[in-house]
Amino acid sequence: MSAFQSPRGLRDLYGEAAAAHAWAAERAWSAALAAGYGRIDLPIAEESALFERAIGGTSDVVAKELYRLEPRGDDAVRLALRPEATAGILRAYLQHGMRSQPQPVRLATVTQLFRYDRPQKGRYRQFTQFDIEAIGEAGPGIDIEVVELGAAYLRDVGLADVEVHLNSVGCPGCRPAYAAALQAHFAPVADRLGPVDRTRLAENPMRLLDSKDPTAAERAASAPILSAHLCAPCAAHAAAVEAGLAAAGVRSVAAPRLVRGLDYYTRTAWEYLLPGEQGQQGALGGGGRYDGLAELIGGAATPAIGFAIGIDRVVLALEERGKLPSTPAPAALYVASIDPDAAPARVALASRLRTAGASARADTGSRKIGKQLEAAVRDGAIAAIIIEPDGQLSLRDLVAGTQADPGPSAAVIAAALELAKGGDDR
RNA sequence: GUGGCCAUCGUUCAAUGGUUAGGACCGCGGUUUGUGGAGCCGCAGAUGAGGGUUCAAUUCCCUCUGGCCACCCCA
Repeated sequence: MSAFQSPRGLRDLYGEAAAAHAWAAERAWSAALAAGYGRIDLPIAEESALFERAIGGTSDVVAKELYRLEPRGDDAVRLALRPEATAGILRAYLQHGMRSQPQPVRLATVTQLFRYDRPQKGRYRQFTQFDIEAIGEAGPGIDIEVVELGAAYLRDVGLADVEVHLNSVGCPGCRPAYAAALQAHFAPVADRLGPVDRTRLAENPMRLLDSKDPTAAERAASAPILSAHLCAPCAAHAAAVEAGLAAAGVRSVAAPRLVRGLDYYTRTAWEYLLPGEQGQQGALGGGGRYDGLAELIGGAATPAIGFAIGIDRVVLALEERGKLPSTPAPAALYVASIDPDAAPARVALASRLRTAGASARADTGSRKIGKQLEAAVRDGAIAAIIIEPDGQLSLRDLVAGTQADPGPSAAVIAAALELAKGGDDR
């Protein structure tokens, strides 16, 4: 064994896991592209201040989990590995003047993110998210589109029973009044709360709503509900989104106590949850509207909405349900030869087959023909092309176990290509 | 960041305070000279790292590293 192992929370993906992740990412890209979302590839690091400003300096993601890079040489600013994609996408939107494009601007990415967190199943320090953002439109129509897109993606990959938990977290206009109402509600039990919850009570009382502390949870059950405190425009927006989703065939569950962890959300907020799953594996993704974020990072006021879905968790959920798709390799040809030492000729012939459009590989060792054929079968090849001592070729169908008489190379290659082509349909 | 459980070949399981840590699967090779999946035979391959206790540690203790669970957070 090597003296090195992969660092904590950072893992290798290979074999079936790698194929499954690539497949889930592929489905994400095509879902996004089909809906008119353009691909955006962001740098892996941004100015730390972007995240600090956007996500909020007191959030765990920034306060504890940000990978800050050591400054070097002529770096004018401090950099950090991106812990999420939204801030970078909005930064790019502003930087490149995308407000001069037709609005909303629809952007999508599938990308690696980094958070210094304590690893667990379904929670890694490097993870992959499918992220979609629609920037520049304030009305509820785009909310419906974005929520539906995520649900449709999850249904497409085989997680049709995912629940959409939907809430509105209001706006800077109506949230303060609600926060005050919450503080009043929790005040009687304040001295029985833990230190963490007491801090929340003072600074961000909405977080108390999903506290696990028994006292807080019991009190939260009777807490005032945000939807009753929304201002008229927020209430109208929320109602329109809810009705629109129902009309679009997306079943959503009202989740009045749903509070998302990133501070920049306004109005529509939702999560994609797997019913029956405990812990973090059940949360496949979530999203929200963030109408104030553009201003927060120094741009013109720009409404926007987006979601992030964890590819790692999608794969995990499929794995646990035994629903990982098989990703069959294309029908391949395997080049063998009677002469154990004819590897160079085998490699050359395989190359010729590939040039002709087939999937082909050669046996590169110096082993007897029997071993070569055995390797071909384990390799999953559909047929073997055997180089005869006289230079002629034989085509052996490894599935049927039949073999034609040796013939001139051009004819046998043509037959092999035909066989491989048909093999894709088997 | 808090609490807890865990760590033996690539994988999955054994065993032990004292000779060469064992099996299965996988891999590689052989099975009498040019044809695959079975069988048989063989080969390779591990006690995560570092300390300590002991005549002797893979086994007991500590630290580190990594995994997992709950909390936290979130995807």
